[in-house]
Amino acid sequence: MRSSDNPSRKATSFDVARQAGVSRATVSRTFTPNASVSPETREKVHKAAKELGYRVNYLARSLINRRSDLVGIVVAGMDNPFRAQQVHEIAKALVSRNFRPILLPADQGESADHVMDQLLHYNVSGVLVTSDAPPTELCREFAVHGIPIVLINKGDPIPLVDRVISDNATAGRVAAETLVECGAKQLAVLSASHVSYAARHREAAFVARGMDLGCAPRVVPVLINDYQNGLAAGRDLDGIDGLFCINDYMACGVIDALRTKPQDPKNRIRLIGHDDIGQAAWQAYGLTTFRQPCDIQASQAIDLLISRMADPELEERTVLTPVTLVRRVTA
Amino acid sequence: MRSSDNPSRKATSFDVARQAGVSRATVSRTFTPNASVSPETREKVHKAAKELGYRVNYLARSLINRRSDLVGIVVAGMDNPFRAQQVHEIAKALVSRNFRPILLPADQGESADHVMDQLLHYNVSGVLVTSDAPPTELCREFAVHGIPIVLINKGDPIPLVDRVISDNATAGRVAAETLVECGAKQLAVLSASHVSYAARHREAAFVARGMDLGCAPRVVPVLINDYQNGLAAGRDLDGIDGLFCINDYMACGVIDALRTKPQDPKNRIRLIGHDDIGQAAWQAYGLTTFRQPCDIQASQAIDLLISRMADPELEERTVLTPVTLVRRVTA
DNA sequence: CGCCTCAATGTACACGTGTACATTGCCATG
DNA sequence: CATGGCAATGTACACGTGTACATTGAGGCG
Repeated sequence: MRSSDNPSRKATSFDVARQAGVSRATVSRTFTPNASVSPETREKVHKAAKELGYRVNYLARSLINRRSDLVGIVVAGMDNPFRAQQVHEIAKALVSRNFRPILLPADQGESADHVMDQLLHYNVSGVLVTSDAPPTELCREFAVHGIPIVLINKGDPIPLVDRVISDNATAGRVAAETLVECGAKQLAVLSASHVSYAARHREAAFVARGMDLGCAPRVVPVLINDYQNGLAAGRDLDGIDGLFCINDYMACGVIDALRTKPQDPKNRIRLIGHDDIGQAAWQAYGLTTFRQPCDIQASQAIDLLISRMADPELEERTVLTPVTLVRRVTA
Repeated sequence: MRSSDNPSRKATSFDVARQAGVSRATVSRTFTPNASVSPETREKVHKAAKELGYRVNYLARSLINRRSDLVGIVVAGMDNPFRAQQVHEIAKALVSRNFRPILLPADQGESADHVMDQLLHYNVSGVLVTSDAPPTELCREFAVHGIPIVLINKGDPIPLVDRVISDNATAGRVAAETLVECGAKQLAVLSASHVSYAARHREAAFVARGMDLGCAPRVVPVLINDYQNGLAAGRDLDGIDGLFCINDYMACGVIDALRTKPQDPKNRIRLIGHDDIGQAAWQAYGLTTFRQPCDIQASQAIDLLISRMADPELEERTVLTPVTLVRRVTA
């Protein structure tokens, strides 16, 4: 009389076994792929399970399986529409592969340590990080426990930590080339490179290629890569006719600033962003930008997770995802 | 020799007990509030735990505690910036109260049943729903298991299901009044009322108040409340000088459509949106709109969850959260 | 000193599940 | 018919934890 017939308690495999007239092990086997159960008993068990509203308790299962199929998503800066889309795609991809995403917002700037620590209590099967990269120390602790971490477009190499990174070098290079093709001569790049790995690399590639082409770009630093900083920077911009914004979120601010500024029509500023957020395609912006394939990145990240779950000792890997230039009206 | 000294396995309370020279029960008590442990043993246990990198396994604990502190978030339409913000606020609020949000994207239109079914396997402590309301059938199944569901701004009353809803009636009423105050005479409301509970109620209140004021509003139906539909509808708009958009996401589309349209300057369209998404404050839009306090809604929703966890038999409740009109340039 | 109280700790069971091992019975093959 | 193989099922243990109950010992009080 372990599980009583108290209807408010969830039915257990014990209850189903009794109802179906089989042993508990057989019930368990019925819900385990590739287990040996005769068709008619399987039928009986399914019927009993349905009647009792039984569901396998994955948390109990995780104890013996040693895998919870929970995967942490650590994210900061969800006000950036690109981040929101990224989270959405990652969550969808995880669910479609039978993982459950457990969402951990890390306030921007603030360290994600405390939040990631919680994940260790939940026996997560892995962690996807799109906020700032966690400190090496913490990463090693995860590695010791055999919990894979994948960084998405963040951070320099860390031992045993895989990364999916966008092709920032190509983006920076093509941005410079495209702006020059459009006739720009005075290049600049807008980026908060100290807070973002991606920004650093896009900026560097842009500057390098710009110099190759004979137009040494000016680097305009900002505090954060957001709309407000784009707006403010856009107002101060001067003597520039080709601008690369490290992301679209900021580029929208720049466009809004330029809109209210007296423009020299024969010398308007060409503008290129990055991410292809929804707003870039809005009629008010028509922003030329680089599309990052969020869905593919998510999918790749999960592939990395899975393969490292199988073999935690793997050398760390880096997957490069391509960017494609989407030309609209700003360049 | 249950837990061997295999370093790749996580340390268990057993290991900590051995290291600290106490029983396993004492270790458990050390990590349980209000349990009786002498200060010096507590110290010993903490030391041993730190050395071994021990963390309580919440999943194992949930078996005996009957509460996992996992809370499901079911959400659809994350492309709408308001939804993204909502998810962010909910996740933050949950984490700050020591719950873990498990994010379940429900593809818009598609039923969330399958996705919510998964939650039953994870013994969630509750579910927050911001997508379409789940069918009564499914809700009752959750109720039977004592799992609280809270709907946020969605759905008509369901037995035993609490709701947090925005003051849609006031929004609709004040929208009509404000537009008329601004001098509008030909009112209209843009809304996909068949897919959204909130839209239905805002629309109804707007129409009712408009008629009171002697300007019977025209109802312009759309398929979905998104940017694209706003854009398309905005192009066809005619003979209108005061428009209430059921949400900002759509209103941005309308503004973009109007921007490229030949405007009659002495009779421009006054426009009011709803949600106060980030873009509403962008310079390109300056949208007058109603602010929904996401953070308060999230907090209230969790309060409802907690109180119903304590007493699942409670009569269903509805919490109304206020809206405040934010006046910018469109009205 | 004898007795009672109470804080501190250990023992043992429960939570719901997967699976190694043993057992059963059927069927084919010699 | 005897035997071996194999599918199907049951038994028993393990996963990591919380806690009721029993036990111990120290201290207060008559």
